[in-house]
Amino acid sequence: MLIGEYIHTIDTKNRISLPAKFRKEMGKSVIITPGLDKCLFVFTTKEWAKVSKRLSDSDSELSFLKADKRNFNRFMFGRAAEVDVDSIGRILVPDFLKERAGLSDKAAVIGVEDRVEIWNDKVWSQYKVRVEKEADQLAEKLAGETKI
Amino acid sequence: MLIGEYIHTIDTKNRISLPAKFRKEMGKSVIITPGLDKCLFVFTTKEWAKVSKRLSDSDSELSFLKADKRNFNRFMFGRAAEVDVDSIGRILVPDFLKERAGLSDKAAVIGVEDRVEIWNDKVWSQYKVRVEKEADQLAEKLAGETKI
DNA sequence: AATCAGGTGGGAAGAAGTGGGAAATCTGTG
DNA sequence: CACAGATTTCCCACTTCTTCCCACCTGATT
Repeated sequence: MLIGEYIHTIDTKNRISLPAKFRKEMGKSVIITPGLDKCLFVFTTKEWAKVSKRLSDSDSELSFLKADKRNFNRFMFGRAAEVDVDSIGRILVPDFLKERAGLSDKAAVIGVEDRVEIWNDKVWSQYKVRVEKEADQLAEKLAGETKI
Repeated sequence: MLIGEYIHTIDTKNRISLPAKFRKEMGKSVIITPGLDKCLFVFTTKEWAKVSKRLSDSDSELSFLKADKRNFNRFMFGRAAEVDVDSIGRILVPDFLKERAGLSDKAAVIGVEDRVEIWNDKVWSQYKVRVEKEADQLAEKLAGETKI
């Protein structure tokens, strides 16, 4: 299972190291896609096969006849990239994905159960603050309800 | 599987490079047709065989009225072209298709699972913006139950 | 303090993308 | 029917980008 948070640099060649602890699980090549909240998702090829299968429901219809499906597939596949992991565990982030996630030189690499997420480090820390506040509020609310 | 986005140039002779990552799968010749949403579809000969079979099956899943179906098939078949991939991975875009897709010197080449799409690069980036909202919803779905 | 592992940086070889010229083919005309 | 001009096809060359490999740095461990 992939867990933990790491701050790594994206170098001038758009390379970023996968944390050493993730490498064994990630294998020799991975799939990067745009994810939720302006981050990027990194899947193992195995996990990707599952995800794409689950999402592109395999009815017998030609995949391009329905507009919804075209839009969906273009998003799923057109904006994904299969990238190799180099000999020392780095991956290359394609320009169009780097741009989409607003990545600069420092990025947060997060293990989330069965995938890895890559965030702009500032956006990530803001996100954490926000979630934490919400958690506090949620706790307050829960406490309030149980009062009396 | 064909995935990813590449910006390539269409030169003065109407040639465009297929991304290196697509070449193995694309083979020595491909079928290029007018696509839906102002782009062009490029199929492998194998994939095209499937598509054309589906389109010509009398009991196909197409729920079109007959006249509609005839028209659609004329659209797909009548303006399809088989083009060779040259020795270094380029294809020649027929003038009438180039014109139809509004292609100028820069084009986006998109891998969409089992086909390739060619877009005017500006139209493609506009399209991306337009579906971004939908895309976020799709990402929600993609994140699924593993969401933070 | 030395060693080791993880992370970062950069140079060089190779591949990919682009452009253009020469050969081959086609077209229309004398 | 031959020929000139135009168009297409094939091939080669240049340039840029990518990939591979090695070296260095930093921090942790023994």
